[in-house]
Amino acid sequence: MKLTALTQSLVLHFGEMGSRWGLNRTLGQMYAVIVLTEQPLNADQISEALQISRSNVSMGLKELKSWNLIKLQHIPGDRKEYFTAPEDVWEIAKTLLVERRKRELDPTLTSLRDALLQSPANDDDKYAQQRIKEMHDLMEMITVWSTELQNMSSSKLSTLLTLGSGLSKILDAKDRILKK
Amino acid sequence: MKLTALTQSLVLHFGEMGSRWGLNRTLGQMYAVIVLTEQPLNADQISEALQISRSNVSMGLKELKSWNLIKLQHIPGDRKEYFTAPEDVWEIAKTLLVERRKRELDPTLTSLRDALLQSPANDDDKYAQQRIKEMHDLMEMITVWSTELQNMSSSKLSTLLTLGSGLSKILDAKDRILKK
DNA sequence: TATAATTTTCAGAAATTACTGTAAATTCAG
DNA sequence: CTGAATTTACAGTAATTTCTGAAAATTATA
Repeated sequence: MKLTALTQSLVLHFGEMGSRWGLNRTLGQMYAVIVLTEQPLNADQISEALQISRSNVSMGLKELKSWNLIKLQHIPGDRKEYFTAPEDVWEIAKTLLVERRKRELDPTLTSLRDALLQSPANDDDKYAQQRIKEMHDLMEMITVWSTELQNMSSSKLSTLLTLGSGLSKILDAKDRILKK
Repeated sequence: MKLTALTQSLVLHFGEMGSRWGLNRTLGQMYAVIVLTEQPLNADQISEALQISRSNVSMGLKELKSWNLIKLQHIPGDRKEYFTAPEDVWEIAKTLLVERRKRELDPTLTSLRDALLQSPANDDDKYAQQRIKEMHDLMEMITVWSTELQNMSSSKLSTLLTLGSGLSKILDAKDRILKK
């Protein structure tokens, strides 16, 4: 499979960004080509399009599956496995949010919780635990919030995001609203 | 400087998480020790506490500065440079949000914008541009939103985050509120 | 301005992470 | 059940990233 210049340039960009996104170069490139191609793709096509080994594609697909970023499809009469990305970009964004929370927040939350259960050995520890408590509470709030977003429909999410500067006003009015 | 068992264990954890957070192990450890220690720390103390070379600390501090995560302090009568983290964890969280946006979103937004300006060579390109447009619009919304958060006080942020399931209700009522 | 203290830079070394080819495992049609 | 097609695992290699020590640059004091 040959990529058009347009796709090619974005594939390269996603590759460069890959590592910043907690993936890696190949994973970024693979996802770009899957997202930007209308047809479902199989491993050989991806391997050819990105000029990487078949086995590398296999590992990458495994990883993308573990992120829930791709969907497996079977094409009648073909034994190969084909993959697509969700059609709705909001779906993709929500998945990324959830998966990153799992990887970036959850383990730390556990670790902070453990630290709070220790009895402080001295004043330094007391100070540390104070800060740990603050971090813990903040992260817990973010976790609850992200679960909330996760369960929100794309249209509602879109409303929320487009609120812009209306947000502050709404917050000021919130008590009044919630009483009803 | 010797770390207590409590601090030590969290330093190790932050080290492990470092790379997931777009930093790296050393940066994570350095930030943990700075955040958890009440007193401002100088490079030698950090170097000793984490058992890493003085030059590595220097590079790490440079990076943390570029992230706006630490504040330089001078102690009267001491020529060394001392560093602390912001006292308010919300401040830290906001900074992380902003800096990650700069690194993870902004470059891609530019790249997507460029891609939209190209004229599509064929139907595949047309499809690709459609998806690119969706990604672009989504990322732009997230950008605006994050700017909004950035300018919000900690207390308002806290209100927003603790809303929990009240969020949906509020969104339903938003039109009514914003009219006033 | 000279010198001592401190920080920064940077080339090479060490450690980590990613990639490939081969071989093993799995799946499926007949 | 057999064997061809396909996917996966994994050891070794390649590439990248991180870390160190030494030297250069900067800063502050006398």
